[in-house]
Amino acid sequence: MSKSENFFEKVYDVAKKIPYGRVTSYGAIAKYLGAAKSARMVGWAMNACNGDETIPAHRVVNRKGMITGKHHFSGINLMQQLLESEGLMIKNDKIVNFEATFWNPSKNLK
DNA sequence: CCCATGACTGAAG
DNA sequence: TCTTCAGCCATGG
Repeated sequence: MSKSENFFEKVYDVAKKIPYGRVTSYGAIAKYLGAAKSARMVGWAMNACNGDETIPAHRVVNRKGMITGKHHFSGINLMQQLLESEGLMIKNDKIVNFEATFWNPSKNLK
Protein backbone atom coordinates (compact mmCIF):
# COMPACT_ATOMS: atom_id res chain seq x y z
CA MET A 1 0.00 0.00 0.00
CA SER A 2 2.53 2.60 -1.02
CA LYS A 3 2.03 5.85 -2.84
CA SER A 4 3.82 4.32 -5.78
CA GLU A 5 0.86 2.03 -6.22
CA ASN A 6 -1.20 5.09 -6.96
CA PHE A 7 -0.02 5.19 -10.54
CA PHE A 8 -0.45 1.45 -10.92
CA GLU A 9 -3.85 1.66 -9.27
CA LYS A 10 -4.98 4.19 -11.84
CA VAL A 11 -3.80 1.95 -14.63
CA TYR A 12 -5.64 -0.98 -13.12
CA ASP A 13 -8.75 1.14 -12.65
CA VAL A 14 -8.82 2.04 -16.34
CA ALA A 15 -8.02 -1.51 -17.40
CA LYS A 16 -10.96 -2.79 -15.36
CA LYS A 17 -13.24 -0.37 -17.19
CA ILE A 18 -12.37 -1.71 -20.61
CA PRO A 19 -15.66 -3.03 -22.03
CA TYR A 20 -16.02 -6.71 -22.89
CA GLY A 21 -14.79 -7.46 -26.37
CA ARG A 22 -12.85 -4.21 -26.56
CA VAL A 23 -9.17 -3.38 -26.29
CA THR A 24 -7.03 -0.31 -25.73
CA SER A 25 -3.38 0.62 -25.90
CA TYR A 26 -0.78 1.41 -23.27
CA GLY A 27 -0.37 4.88 -24.72
CA ALA A 28 -4.11 5.55 -24.58
CA ILE A 29 -4.20 4.66 -20.89
CA ALA A 30 -1.07 6.67 -20.22
CA LYS A 31 -2.52 9.69 -21.98
CA TYR A 32 -5.75 9.38 -20.07
CA LEU A 33 -3.76 9.35 -16.84
CA GLY A 34 -1.92 12.48 -17.95
CA ALA A 35 1.31 10.65 -18.58
CA ALA A 36 1.29 10.25 -22.34
CA LYS A 37 5.03 9.79 -22.35
CA SER A 38 4.85 7.02 -19.80
CA ALA A 39 3.27 4.37 -21.97
CA ARG A 40 6.09 2.04 -20.95
CA MET A 41 5.14 2.59 -17.35
CA VAL A 42 1.65 1.34 -18.14
CA GLY A 43 3.19 -1.81 -19.45
CA TRP A 44 5.32 -1.93 -16.34
CA ALA A 45 2.19 -1.64 -14.23
CA MET A 46 0.64 -4.50 -16.16
CA ASN A 47 3.76 -6.51 -15.46
CA ALA A 48 3.33 -5.77 -11.78
CA CYS A 49 -0.32 -6.83 -11.88
CA ASN A 50 0.62 -10.24 -13.19
CA GLY A 51 -1.35 -12.77 -11.19
CA ASP A 52 -4.24 -10.45 -10.55
CA GLU A 53 -7.14 -11.98 -12.48
CA THR A 54 -9.35 -9.01 -11.65
CA ILE A 55 -7.37 -6.98 -14.17
CA PRO A 56 -8.13 -7.70 -17.84
CA ALA A 57 -4.56 -7.09 -18.94
CA HIS A 58 -5.24 -9.12 -22.06
CA ARG A 59 -7.38 -6.24 -23.32
CA VAL A 60 -4.37 -3.96 -23.28
CA VAL A 61 -2.15 -4.11 -26.34
CA ASN A 62 0.28 -1.80 -28.07
CA ARG A 63 -0.76 0.90 -30.52
CA LYS A 64 -0.58 -1.48 -33.47
CA GLY A 65 -3.01 -3.91 -31.86
CA MET A 66 -0.28 -6.48 -31.41
CA ILE A 67 -0.41 -8.59 -28.28
CA THR A 68 3.23 -8.04 -27.39
CA GLY A 69 2.57 -8.90 -23.76
CA LYS A 70 1.41 -12.44 -24.41
CA HIS A 71 4.69 -13.87 -23.14
CA HIS A 72 3.95 -12.45 -19.72
CA PHE A 73 0.86 -14.56 -19.24
CA SER A 74 0.83 -18.01 -17.76
CA GLY A 75 0.62 -19.54 -21.20
CA ILE A 76 2.03 -18.23 -24.45
CA ASN A 77 -1.40 -18.30 -26.10
CA LEU A 78 -3.49 -17.56 -23.02
CA MET A 79 -3.80 -13.88 -23.88
CA GLN A 80 -4.87 -14.64 -27.43
CA GLN A 81 -7.28 -17.27 -26.20
CA LEU A 82 -8.90 -14.83 -23.80
CA LEU A 83 -9.32 -12.25 -26.54
CA GLU A 84 -10.77 -14.76 -28.95
CA SER A 85 -13.20 -15.80 -26.22
CA GLU A 86 -14.49 -12.24 -26.27
CA GLY A 87 -15.20 -12.36 -29.97
CA LEU A 88 -11.91 -10.86 -31.16
CA MET A 89 -9.86 -12.30 -33.97
CA ILE A 90 -6.09 -12.65 -33.70
CA LYS A 91 -3.84 -13.01 -36.71
CA ASN A 92 -0.07 -13.22 -36.32
CA ASP A 93 -0.25 -11.89 -32.75
CA LYS A 94 -2.21 -8.93 -34.06
CA ILE A 95 -5.85 -8.01 -33.50
CA VAL A 96 -7.89 -8.16 -36.70
CA ASN A 97 -9.96 -5.04 -37.33
CA PHE A 98 -8.17 -3.43 -34.43
CA GLU A 99 -9.56 0.06 -34.97
CA ALA A 100 -13.11 -1.26 -34.67
CA THR A 101 -12.39 -3.00 -31.38
CA PHE A 102 -10.28 -0.17 -30.02
CA TRP A 103 -11.63 1.50 -26.91
CA ASN A 104 -10.24 4.93 -26.13
CA PRO A 105 -10.54 5.83 -22.40
CA SER A 106 -10.01 9.50 -23.19
CA LYS A 107 -13.13 9.51 -25.38
CA ASN A 108 -15.33 6.93 -23.69
CA LEU A 109 -14.31 7.16 -20.05
CA LYS A 110 -13.79 10.86 -19.65
C1' DC B 1 24.43 9.14 -9.22
C1' DC B 2 25.17 5.88 -13.04
C1' DC B 3 23.67 1.98 -15.72
C1' DA B 4 20.52 -1.64 -17.56
C1' DT B 5 15.90 -3.18 -18.55
C1' DG B 6 11.21 -2.91 -20.45
C1' DA B 7 3.78 -5.62 -21.80
C1' DC B 8 5.71 1.70 -25.65
C1' DT B 9 5.55 5.33 -29.23
C1' DG B 10 6.80 8.19 -33.05
C1' DA B 11 9.76 9.38 -36.75
C1' DA B 12 12.75 8.16 -40.61
C1' DG B 13 14.29 5.15 -44.45
C1' DT C 1 3.99 -2.76 -43.14
C1' DC C 2 8.82 -3.59 -41.56
C1' DT C 3 13.21 -2.28 -39.42
C1' DT C 4 15.96 0.78 -36.90
C1' DC C 5 16.78 4.56 -33.78
C1' DA C 6 15.88 7.86 -30.20
C1' DG C 7 13.00 9.56 -26.39
C1' DC C 8 10.48 8.49 -22.65
C1' DC C 9 10.48 7.31 -17.24
C1' DA C 10 9.76 3.95 -13.17
C1' DT C 11 12.26 0.32 -10.94
C1' DG C 12 16.32 -2.19 -9.43
C1' DG C 13 21.30 -3.17 -8.89
